[in-house]
Formats: sequence, C-alpha cells, structure tokens
Amino acid sequence: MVTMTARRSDATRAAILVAARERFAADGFERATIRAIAADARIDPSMVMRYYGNKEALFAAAADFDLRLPDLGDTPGERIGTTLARHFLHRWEGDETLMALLRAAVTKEAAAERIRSVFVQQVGPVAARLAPDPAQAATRAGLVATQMLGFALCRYILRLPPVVGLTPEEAAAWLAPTIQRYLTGEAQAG
Amino acid sequence: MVTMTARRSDATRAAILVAARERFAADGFERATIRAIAADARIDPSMVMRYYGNKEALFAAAADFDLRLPDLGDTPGERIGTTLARHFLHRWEGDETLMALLRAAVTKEAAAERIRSVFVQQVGPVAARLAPDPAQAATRAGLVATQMLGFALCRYILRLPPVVGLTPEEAAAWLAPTIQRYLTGEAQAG
DNA sequence: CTCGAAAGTCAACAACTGTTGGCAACGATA
DNA sequence: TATCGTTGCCAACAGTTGTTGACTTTCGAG
Repeated sequence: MVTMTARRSDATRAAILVAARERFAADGFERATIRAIAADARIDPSMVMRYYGNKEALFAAAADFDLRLPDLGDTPGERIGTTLARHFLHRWEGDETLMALLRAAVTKEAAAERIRSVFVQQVGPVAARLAPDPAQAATRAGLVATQMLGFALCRYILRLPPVVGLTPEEAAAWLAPTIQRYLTGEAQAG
Repeated sequence: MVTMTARRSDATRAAILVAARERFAADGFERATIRAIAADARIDPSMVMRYYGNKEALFAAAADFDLRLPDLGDTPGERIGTTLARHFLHRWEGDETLMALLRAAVTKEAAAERIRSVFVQQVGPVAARLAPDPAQAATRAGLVATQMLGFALCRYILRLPPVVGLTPEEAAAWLAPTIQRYLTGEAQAG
C-alpha cells in the first residue's frame, strides 16, 4: 500500500505533543522534564525518546507554530493598528504554543532564534507593505514586536495584575494606537 | 567595638555576588549552577553555601535592585515620556541585575513576584501622580511596563536585530510618545 | 492460527545538581 | 608562642535528569 496509513501509535504521539506543549508553556524548557511530560500523557518516558528522539527535538515539534497574520490588503489604513492588536491578542489567548516558545526563548538560544525568524518572516513582510519608508520597515516591525511581546510577557507570564485585568477589547484599544504609530506613523530620528 | 569592621571574607562575598549576577543574567536561574558561579569567582562551591545559605538566597541577594526613578516633580508634563524612556534605557544598559531578574522571572515565580512588587512600589506611585484619572493609575503603570519590559526583552534577551540596532537616542524617541500616552493620554474604553 | 513488526514496560546507566561535614591553612589576639 | 575563630578546600551524599537497551505484550497481515 502506497498511501500513508494511520499508525496505531498516532494517538500516543499526539498525546505526547499536547502534554509537552502544556509543560513547556507552564514551566519553561529546563523545568519541564521528560518524565513529567510522559506522566501527563500516561505513557513511559522511553516512548517520548522513541517517537521524538530527544528533548530538543520534542521541543522543536511542540513549539512549531504560525502567527497566521491576516492579509490586511483590504483593511483601511487607519484601522491597521486595531486589526493587528486584536489579532495578536486572539492568537495568544487561544494557543499555548506561543507561551511555550516565549518561556523557552528566554533561556534557550534555539528558541530565541525561532522567535526571531517568525518576526522576520511573518511580521517583516507586513511592515514592508505598510511602512511609508521601506528602509525602516525592519525597525518598525521590531518596534511592533517590543509592544506585543511585552504585553504577552506582562499578561501571561509575569501576570502583572493591572495587565491581567484588562479585557481583550480594552487591551486592543490601548495597544492599537501604538501599533499604528510604529507601523505607519512618522519616523523618529532620535 | 560597635562599628562593623570589614571582614577578611568581604572580597570573596563580593566576588561571588558579581559572578552570580553575571551567570544569572546570562543563563537564567536553573542553568546558572553554583559550581559555575564558584568557578567564575575562583573559589570552592561550598563557600557560596556558607556565605549565602542556598541558591534561592543567593539569587535574592544578586537580584536586589532599585529602578531609581527620578522625581519628575519639576518635569514639564509633555516631557515625561521622553524623560522616563531615557531613564529606563539608561538603567538597563548599565545594570546586569535587571537582566538577571527578568530572565529568572520567566520561570521562577519568586522572581516574577519581585518584578511585580517593583512595579507596584516604584512605577505605581509615578503613574498615580501623573494619571489624569486616579482610578486608572494602576492600569497605566501596567501599560508602561508592557512597553518597557517588552523593549528590554527584544533588545537584551531575544536580541531581535532591528531592536538591537537602535541607538539609545533613537529608541527613546520611538518609545517616548507611547509612554507619554499610556501615562497621560486619554483613557481607552475598549 | 502463525508470525513478525509495532507498541509499550521496566530497570538501569552516567552525568549533573544543590548541599553537607570534615579537615587544613591562616591570622589576629592574648 | 599558643589559641581560636575565620577562611578555604576536598570528598562525598542523595536526588534528579536525559537517555538507553532488553524485555514483554499487542495485533493485523499472510
């Protein structure tokens, strides 16, 4: 048979991945142990090794994700900040992968590199299309990253009470003008 | 004699603290080992335990710091954003303690709690004095935290190239209007 | 039913961790 | 010089970690 048949172990593989994402998101890379992940998935630790090779590769599989930025082609210029702010918030609220990646990125260079590549490949092009000055597109994308990652850091990881207390709508309303200015506002000379 | 005399071991204590700050800043709490810190300080690991008790207490001693926010009493209202942005940047550029604290805060609840208390006790009062609406002072302080910690995260930890490439003056120029608006701008309803 | 690969279990390994207690060298005080 | 607290080093502990290999069980194809 040429077609890829579903293996009997697919359920186990998936359970490992779910447990790994949860543990990496909650504890970071080094505190999330293979034994704890295996216990959550109700299997033996050695199965994790068999199916994913080692801890690094397991993390790489668990932290694989996509920002899924919208096209923005038909978005009116002045609503870009609001649209992007809402999208980022929605993405963070619903996917543990992002928390796993951010927590690990602080102490694992490989995870930091992945975050960098996500911003270069996914936020960069958006900024390139919207920035009034192509030469500063990368800087503008970076500034957007500082605000969005900073918000996620304070809300989901550090859990600063005033930031946790904001509703997604309130948060988007505060952040939108910042994103809008970083992307399309006048350049700052310093 | 009542006055505290300098102990012969003060130099060692200080060397341990310097090495600990460097390692915690570079590697985070769990990857910074007592053995590595002791090696950097050119002493035996057991000395670290004798002088600081355990790893938690060593971290607490190494991560003890003060934001040293300026008074802002005689700062014209419209220059508050610029003044604060510059102050934060200057503080981050010159003190490894902040990096050690942020790196550890991502995986250590005790370190996250310390960051929270720093913002409540040091940024909160500033926001309370400047915010047009006292009820929203805490929210405004939290928003300032999202931008400043997010910038530090992207520049010093994730090392996003466009953010690393900014000069302190350029960075302050971009961030100042954001800080200004979060502190003194009109409230967002959501 | 038979059989062999796949799936899962179990025990152990080597390395590393924070931490401890014993013991030697030092240095000021008497 | 004799004494005693201070400073430092060494070796070891107990626990945890990622990882491995041998073993048994399961189950669908022939």
